[in-house]
Amino acid sequence: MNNYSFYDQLQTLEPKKDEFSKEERLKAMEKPLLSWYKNHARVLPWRENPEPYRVWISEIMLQQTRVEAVKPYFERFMAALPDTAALAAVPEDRLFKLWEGLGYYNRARNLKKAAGVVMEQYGGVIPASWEALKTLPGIGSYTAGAIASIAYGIPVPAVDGNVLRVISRVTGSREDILKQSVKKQMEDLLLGVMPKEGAGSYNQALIEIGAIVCVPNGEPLCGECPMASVCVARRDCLTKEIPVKTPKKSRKIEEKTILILEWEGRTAIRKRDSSGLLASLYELPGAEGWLEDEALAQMYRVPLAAVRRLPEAKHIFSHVEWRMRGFAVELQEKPAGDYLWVTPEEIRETYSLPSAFKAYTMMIR
DNA sequence: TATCCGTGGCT
DNA sequence: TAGCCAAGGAT
Repeated sequence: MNNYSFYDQLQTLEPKKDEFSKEERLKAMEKPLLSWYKNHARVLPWRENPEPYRVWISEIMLQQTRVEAVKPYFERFMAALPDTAALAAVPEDRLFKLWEGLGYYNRARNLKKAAGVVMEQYGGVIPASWEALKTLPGIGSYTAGAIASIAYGIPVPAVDGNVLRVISRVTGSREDILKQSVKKQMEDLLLGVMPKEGAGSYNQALIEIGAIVCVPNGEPLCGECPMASVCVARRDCLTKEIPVKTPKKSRKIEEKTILILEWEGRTAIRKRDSSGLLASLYELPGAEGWLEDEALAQMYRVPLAAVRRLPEAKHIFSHVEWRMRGFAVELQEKPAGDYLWVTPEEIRETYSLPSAFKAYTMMIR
């Protein structure tokens, strides 16, 4: 006769309770991780010579942006503005031109602000402390940790999306990694276990393995992972479930009319508002909603034949989607309004028009 | 805590 | 195609 109840048997079928603490798992994977990084680290422009200014610029550019996209911008930026003094002194429009197409333009604005603070309050030397870095505009917890550890060897964590994913999987954490509280816990955890020497390599190794092996989209390459033997997600087949992320809010759709106003061989652009979406960048004039050619002809006092319909275009931001209809208008008189009348060459070389308008800016002649 | 802030590549 | 996502920070 069987002395075990059904529930006792069920107990034995449940996954074995984790016998290691998170700290123990992280300590166990440290050496294999560092060894892997030594052999697999990508050669990247900002790694060749990790001086503070270069690390700072690269880390800001890399925020929410792919390595391949950053590379050409980084080289051009360093050539144009080789040090903090040059950055602090650059005119805003020139700075935006260097940043054009990278997105999140507040990063560029904050970069210049922070450079001013470094010049005035730190004698031009980027501070070698996590706390001081964290106070600079555009530098948050992650970036302060990255600069402090990579440029100065200070043993502080640099927890980004990669690290959140990697550590969640290794430790089997089902916490929502989009919550700030979870990120803070992760930082505390890593601060306690990370090595005091070689903090820069340790942080970059975690990031690198997240980018190359423990990838977010599709199956992670566990067969190539030096941490596979200690990874809970790997052991329990949870790589699809971990990391947990709350679903994002759906995008708002906005209808817009975009205009190419032509007058005496030039085209009108104007500066956008200094706050909100694409703040302080230049744009083609236009209007909310979809206008008709008759309305435009009337508005600009031209015959209907002077209004040409352009193809429709769509641009998707993270939280808004523009559905655009475009018209070219051959003007007969100069309209009132705060316009700059420019040539294609000037747009190319001087004024920063974000990618959202690309479908129409490329039609300017 | 939730929302805003770009862009382009991948699936 | 449409959705997902990236070396986040500010408010």
